[in-house]
Amino acid sequence: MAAVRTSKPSGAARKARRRATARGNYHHGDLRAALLAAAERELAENGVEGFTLRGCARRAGVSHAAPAHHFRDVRALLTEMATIGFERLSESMRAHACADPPGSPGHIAVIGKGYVAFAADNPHLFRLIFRTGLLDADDARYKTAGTDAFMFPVRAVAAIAGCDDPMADPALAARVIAAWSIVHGFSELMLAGQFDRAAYGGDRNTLIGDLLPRVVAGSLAKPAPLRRAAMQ
Amino acid sequence: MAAVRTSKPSGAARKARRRATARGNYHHGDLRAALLAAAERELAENGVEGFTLRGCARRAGVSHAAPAHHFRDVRALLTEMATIGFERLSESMRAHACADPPGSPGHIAVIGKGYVAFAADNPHLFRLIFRTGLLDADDARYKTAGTDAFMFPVRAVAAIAGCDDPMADPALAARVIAAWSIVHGFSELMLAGQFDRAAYGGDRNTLIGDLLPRVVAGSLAKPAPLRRAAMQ
DNA sequence: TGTACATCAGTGAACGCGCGTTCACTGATGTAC
DNA sequence: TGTACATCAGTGAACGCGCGTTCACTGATGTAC
Repeated sequence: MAAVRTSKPSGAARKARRRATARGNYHHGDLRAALLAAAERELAENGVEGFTLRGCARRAGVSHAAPAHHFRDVRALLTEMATIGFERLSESMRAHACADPPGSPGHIAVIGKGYVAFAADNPHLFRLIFRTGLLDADDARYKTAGTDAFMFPVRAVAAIAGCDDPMADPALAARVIAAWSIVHGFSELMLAGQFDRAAYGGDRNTLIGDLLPRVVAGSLAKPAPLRRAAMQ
Repeated sequence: MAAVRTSKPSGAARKARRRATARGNYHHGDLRAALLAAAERELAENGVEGFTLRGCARRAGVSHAAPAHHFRDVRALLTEMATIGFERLSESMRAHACADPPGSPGHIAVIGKGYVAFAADNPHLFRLIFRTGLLDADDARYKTAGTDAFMFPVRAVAAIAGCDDPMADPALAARVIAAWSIVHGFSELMLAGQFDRAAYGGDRNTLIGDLLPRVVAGSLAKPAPLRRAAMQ
């Protein structure tokens, strides 16, 4: 898991940190970034249930009153974490997208793999993103990060369908929503341990890679009844 | 929203309640059922974040120590609620399933509609079901209720494919998982308010009804590139 | 280069809160005789 | 039918906990002159 990036890892802050370390550390130097990194560990280890501001401060090695200088309240810190989560989700999709060029049927599948991979690697962060009840859902940066992530399936469908704005076309919009739904649902059910019960031993990449292109670009012909023999 | 059913709404309990009401109410008469009903209101109004045992006791009109006689701890109460949630999810799928006979391609779609309808009508209860971190995930009744719900898509695919155990066939199992994923993901994203951002104005029944049969029973031919003109 | 001073970013004590759980208790109920 | 008694299902006080937040403070930093 990569370290949390600060929004502005300024050179000045790094310089201050070096000074602080050299001279003793009454002033931390870059506590904001340290708190975000601590919050990520807190989230990964305790889940969102056990997430506390005091715990983050402890992990960062400062008094529990210190975070108030950097985050208005615990909600603001969680919203920042969720924003970072959305950004990382986008990064994961972008990184996987290279495997298959836009416009090819496989493109949507590799984006989906990037989505599921992020969820698998960052379970608590992934779930936090969608816990809007705990966040400042109207925060501008959070909203932007969410929309940026949503644009991945939108652009993929646009490239396949050869149009600019798939969301303007009800049938194409349904494909976008369906693609998002299937990877999201798969991720959530996986994290909730539901596939243990389901005794589903299949490889997630096979499922996403095989079925997702069909959901997005599959034939519009009326589906024929499916017989077992036809599957093999 | 239907009232929470007790596991054993015995006649004796109802009789005791009547007596208690008539004579004063030191003894409640059927506090277990009343606590479950209170827990449902607590959940619906406060969400799982704001759910407390004391709050349930207040809603039921008893002291906060009273629930201990009926539920070992708050986890046990939540697990009971989640079990009831799974049972209601099954009921919703069963109720919708009548609209289209098993084996027909539309059968899986109406089951999916039942799934999404339950989530839309019971948002907090729906989300609780999958918050395994808050529950006794090994509780026998909880596990049974979950497996019962899972059997709905399994049976639907079995009927369409004409085999007994689709989960034994990797390709069919993938269809089951995909069907579950798409309705689950759609439900979660809907409840998280993500479709506001997506500006998706489409009707959920259209999406599920049109695409879900395709996911489950759609052609296995290599999907052709999708052009906008082809969609209309 | 030194110095005075404003500002910044920490500290630690304290506040009030509501929680889950425990405990001794007591009133109500049910039953054996 | 009456009575003694065990059991059940409540009460209310109390405990300890950790939380978020506030506050006056202070040490460190940066800058104007």
